Order: sequence, then structure tokens, then C-alpha cells
Amino acid sequence: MKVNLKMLSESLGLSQTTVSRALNGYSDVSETTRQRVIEAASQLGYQPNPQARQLATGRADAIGIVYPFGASDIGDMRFGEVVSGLTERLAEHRIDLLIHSSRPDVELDTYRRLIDGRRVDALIVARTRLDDPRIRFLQERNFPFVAYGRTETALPYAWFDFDNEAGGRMAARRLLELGHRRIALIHAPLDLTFAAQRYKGFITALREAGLEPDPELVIEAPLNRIGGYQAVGRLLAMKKPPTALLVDNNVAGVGALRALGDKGWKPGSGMSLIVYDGIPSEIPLTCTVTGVLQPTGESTGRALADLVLDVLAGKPLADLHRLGQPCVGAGETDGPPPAPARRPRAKALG
Amino acid sequence: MKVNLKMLSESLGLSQTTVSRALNGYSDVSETTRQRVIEAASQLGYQPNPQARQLATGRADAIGIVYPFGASDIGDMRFGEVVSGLTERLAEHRIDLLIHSSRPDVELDTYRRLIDGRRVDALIVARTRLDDPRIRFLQERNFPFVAYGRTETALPYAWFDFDNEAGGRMAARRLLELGHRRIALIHAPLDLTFAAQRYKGFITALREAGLEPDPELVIEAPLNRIGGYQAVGRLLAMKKPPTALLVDNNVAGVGALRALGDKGWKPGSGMSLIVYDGIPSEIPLTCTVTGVLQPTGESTGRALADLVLDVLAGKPLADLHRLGQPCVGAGETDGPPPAPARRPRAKALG
DNA sequence: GTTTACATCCAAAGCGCTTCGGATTACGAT
DNA sequence: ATCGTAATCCGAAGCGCTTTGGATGTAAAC
Repeated sequence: MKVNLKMLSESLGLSQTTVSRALNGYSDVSETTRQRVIEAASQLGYQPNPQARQLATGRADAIGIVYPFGASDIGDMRFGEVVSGLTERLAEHRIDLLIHSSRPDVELDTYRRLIDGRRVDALIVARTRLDDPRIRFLQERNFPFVAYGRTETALPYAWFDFDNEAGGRMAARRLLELGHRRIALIHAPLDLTFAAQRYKGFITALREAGLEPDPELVIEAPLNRIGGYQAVGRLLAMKKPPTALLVDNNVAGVGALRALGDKGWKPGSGMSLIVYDGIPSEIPLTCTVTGVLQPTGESTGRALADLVLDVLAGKPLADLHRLGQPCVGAGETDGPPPAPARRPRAKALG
Repeated sequence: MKVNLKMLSESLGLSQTTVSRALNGYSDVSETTRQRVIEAASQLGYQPNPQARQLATGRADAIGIVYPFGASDIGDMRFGEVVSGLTERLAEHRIDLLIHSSRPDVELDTYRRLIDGRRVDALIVARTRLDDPRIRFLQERNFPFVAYGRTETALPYAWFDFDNEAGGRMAARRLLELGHRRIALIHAPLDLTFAAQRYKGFITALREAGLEPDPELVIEAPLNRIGGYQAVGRLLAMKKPPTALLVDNNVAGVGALRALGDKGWKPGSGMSLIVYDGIPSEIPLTCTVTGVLQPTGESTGRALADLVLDVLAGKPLADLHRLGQPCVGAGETDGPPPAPARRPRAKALG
């Protein structure tokens, strides 16, 4: 038999009010009473009825995420992980995650239903577009939300995104710390946001190390395998080739890897290689490529959850931004520059 | 201002009772009144408060799915799709989907919370194991659920699974219809359920076509690339090699493909090839491999939703089983047997 | 004209929780 | 003694909906 507040309070000889307040941490109940109540509650297996509580408080104790129907590119692979991190963190606050999906054309209707029906306290907007009608919609209604991905809008709002600039900087720094001085970058066209950000990070790291980036070593390549292949060809043809290479995306990265292989390159010897996002494990390889790895979906989910909680707590939106920090994943394709490469240091004096 | 039942009924000069019953399709309200009510409701944008309704009815209007935390194999890629189909179908019945994830060690606690807290009306058990404690738990409590994947248990329960046998049969039939008579099968060890099922389907299709499977053409290969590679080697070394080949998994399939390539095989000419599950598009290929494709995640989700609805409707559990039907996805690696292969038909008479 | 049977409609009692606005008590301060 | 204060506790009024058990009126049956 399901036990409710009334039964619990009667068994304790207290009023429902007191029991309720004891359980909810109000200060106008003595500590001894509170302990008695808590004890009895767990004894009887009391679980407050969420619907009743929600009706009384007006909260829904749930947040929603509307998933674009039929979306199925690589981003989806992470979806399960994000959900995992999200629910994990939200559960700590006894908040449920409600998932809906809807075809893009009726997306706003779904939002309306969720909001007007008071089913959720806040929403997470996934896969934001540059000018996103959903965000405008939510801002107009003044409904709490967090965006997963930045967009362009005048008003402040909470968002989570990945820190591509930090990733580019990290990769470069890693190679610098290994002792490399001639570091090449193969990057995608810079009108792509991620490419521009990673490029900036790379350049920054070099400058921070007191190195002026050699324009010859920074090559723009189309976002495909051929691009990476040909760019590596150009690098290796130089009289003084770089000792390390960062490829800012893994599509060109696959091409670059192939090109290196064709020239007899072996991982760990000769040129060091870091590929942003790593090389998918489906590609048959004999080694693990060192890569800049995005945060896991779980950590993304947790970050989103924290943002939601902050939004609900009423923190100023302008402060609620989080950048997911990538990290350099250990692999076998980077190492110190080859011995002869150390001599140039001495030369640098002369 | 949020409009509630009271306001709506007052604006209509009716009682809350009548308005409620009109909206919920009771028969003791005249059709003209019902129309008036419906009209006014949409006019005022009335949305019933789900918490209040749930409190009154005792339903939660939500079903839950607990996702194993940290699971991240290929199965995950489909998770978003499944959720998509699930929520789509459930939304038609105004039922929400609650997602939780939890580490396996506290999984049952999560179930308990969800059930005792009356947060959901039913659960979906994903990634079932052969002897699944979650299923036992739910059966003991007599809580409605649907399993995504079959397991072993005495009591009947609702489940969804893929029809591997049908898939094997389909693939074989396809090759038979193209005119092949010497069809080889490379299969994984038969203690793996999927392998046994696909094997059975393959054999059945051959027998149905009046063909006795040639044991020489049915090769067991370990579940890896080498396995597929070597098996193909054996097949091609025969004095009378098969004209068609089915590989029952795409891991061995990749190896098989490589072996064929090494022997100068070209898609569409010579041996026909079907690979169960197809070849992942990440593998660089010049052609699309014909494959047996699992149903999409969306359709799986919809099937699960239907099962849940049936369970909640109280249909007998023993009837609530669904097999997801695979289909043969068109590709370029199958076709009629090469011309010389037609002669054996005449020979078959003599 | 009285009954019976329907067709419509409604008052009011919950569902289980929170919370406002006191009540009660104890106790040192005045 | 009287008052103010602080510490505890509680009665009762909701939150917005469903549903039970009639009430009312109207037409067909006797």
C-alpha cells in the first residue's frame, strides 16, 4: 500500500504541515523532530507524489529537450551520451528529462505544447542554427532555456559550445612542448567558424611561445581527403620540411595520413602528427593517431544540466556560457623532433 | 494569463464538470454543447494542466526509458532515432517520454524511484541481457513494461526484437531470384544468437526453393576481418566456386570485400555479394555494397511505442511481440550469375 | 395524469501536496 | 506580573482537474 503524507504524519502524531516542512528543510521545525520524520519516512518507504507536489508548487520538476526528427548525421552518435550526462546531473536535483522529437515544420508547436502545458520548467535547444526561430520564440515568451551551440541574437541567453580556439592552442602547445619549432597547420577554409577558431588558437600558441608562424607552413586545404593528401605533399616537398603537423579536421586528416604513409612515414618517427577530432576507429590503421578530442557527450550533458540549473536559479543569463574544453588524446603519432632537428636551435643563434 | 477549467466553464456558463466531460469525450453531454466547449477552449487557448489531471486520475501520462550509463558502442548511434520514433508515436496519445540513465549498479534504484514515485505508467527496458534482473524486478512488481530485445524468462512479457531469420531468408531469396544456384554463406559461430537465426533463414530459403544447401559452401568464420578474408579465399579456390555469397555480419564482410578485391573482383561482375548490415560508409569504397538492412531506429521506436500502448491497454502480454523486419538494401554488388553459370541448369537434367 | 426512461447537466468531494497565517509554549527582559 | 521574542507546530485553504451521485427536464409508455 502506497503511503502518503497523511499516513506518515498520523503515524508520527504530527501535522501534515510539519512533516512536509521537515522533509523540505524548513527551519521552523526542530532538529529532533526532523530526524524523527526522516527516519519514519524512510521506514515506511514514503515517496512524495510528484504530481501533487507539482500541482501545489507550480513547478514541473522536469526539463525538456526537443530533438529534431530524422536528424541522423554523425552528431547523433553523441546524443545518447549527452542524454546520459544530462539525466545523471539532473537526477541529483530530482529533475526529470522529457524528450520529444518533432519534424522541423511543427517544431514550434511542440515547444508551445510543452510550455503552455506546463510540462517542463525549462528547455534545451539542440542543434541551433545561426538564426534560430526557436530561440527567438523562447526569448519572446521569456521561457527559460539553454542553447546547445551558439547562435546570433541580440539578447543574452545561456549556451554551451565547444572551445575550438582552446583546442587549436592546446595542440600547438603540445607540439611546442615536445620541442618542435617548425610546426605546420593544414586547415579548412577560414569562413568555417570552427576552422577560424582553431586557426586562431594555433597561431596564438605559437606567438605565446615567441614564434612567428611561418606562412609557408600554414596551408589551407579543402575539407576532403584529397585536400589533406595534397597539402602534405606540398609540405614534404619543401627543402626544409616541418617536424610537426596539425590537421584541423579529421577528414583532411585521413588524406594526410595516407599521404604520409605513401612517403614511407612511420608513426613516432620523423614528423609528428596531431589530427583534430582524431581519426575514426573504423578506418583501418596500425596505430592510434594523436588527436584533439572533444569532451565526451557525458561531460557536455553535465555542463548543459548545470546551465539549466543556473538558469532556473535565476542567475543572469549573460554569465551563463560554457565552453567545452577539448583535450589532447594520447596517441602514437607525436613525439620529439628527430635528432637532426635539434641542431637548428644552435643555428638559431648564428 | 493562463486559462484554467474554471475560467473556461464560467465563460461558457457551464459547470466545470460538464466542460471537463465534454472535452474528454463523455457521452452525457450533448453534441451541440460539446462543440461550443471545444470551440471556446481553442478560442481561449485552454490547455489542461497535466499535473492536476495526473493527480486526479493517478496516471502519469508518461513512460520511462532507463538508458545504461556510459554505453557507447555502435548501438548508440541508433539511440537518437529510436527516441525519435518513440516520442513521435507517443505524442499522438499525449504521452511523454522520460529518459533517465544510470550506472548499472544502481539501475534498479532508478527503476524503483520511477515506479514508486509514480512518475511513469510504464517502462521500456533497453539492451536486455540474457538473464535480466530488471525484467525480473518489473515482473515481480507487476509493473507494465516492454523489453527492447528478447531475454530468457518464464513469464510472458512484451518485447521487440529484430527478425534475423527473416533477414537471412530475404538475402538468400534475393540471390535465388536473381538466378543463382550456388550460393555460399559465410557465417559467424552459431552459438551467437544472431548468427544461428540468420543461418536458419538462409537454409530455409534454399530449401523452400527446392535446393539442398551444399555444406561445402557454408563456412563458419570467426567474427573478424581475417575470418571473412580467409573464408573468401577458400571459396574462390574451389574448382566450382559459388556465383553468389552472403556474409552474415559486416565485420567479416569487410574482410571478404578485401579478399575479393585482391582477386581482381569488380562489383556487379562475377560473384554477387550481400553483406548483412551492409558496410559502414566510413570504409573507403568505390561502390555501395548490397546489404540486409535493419529497420530504421524510427520504425523501431514506433514499434516500441505501439507495444507500450498495447500493454497499457491491458492486452494479453503473450501476444505482444514484434519482430523488426529487415530489408535488402539495393547496392551494386549483386546481379544475375555470369552467363556461363546458366548452362548448369540444362546439366541439372542429366 | 402518472411512471419510466433518457438525455443533460451540475455540486461537491476528493487526488496529495505546499504554504499562509496564525496558535502555543517557553523564557529571559522589563 | 507583563511583554516581546524566538522556536515550534498546526488548521485550513488552495493548486486544477476528474468523478460520483444525484438533480432537472423532456419525451415516450402506461
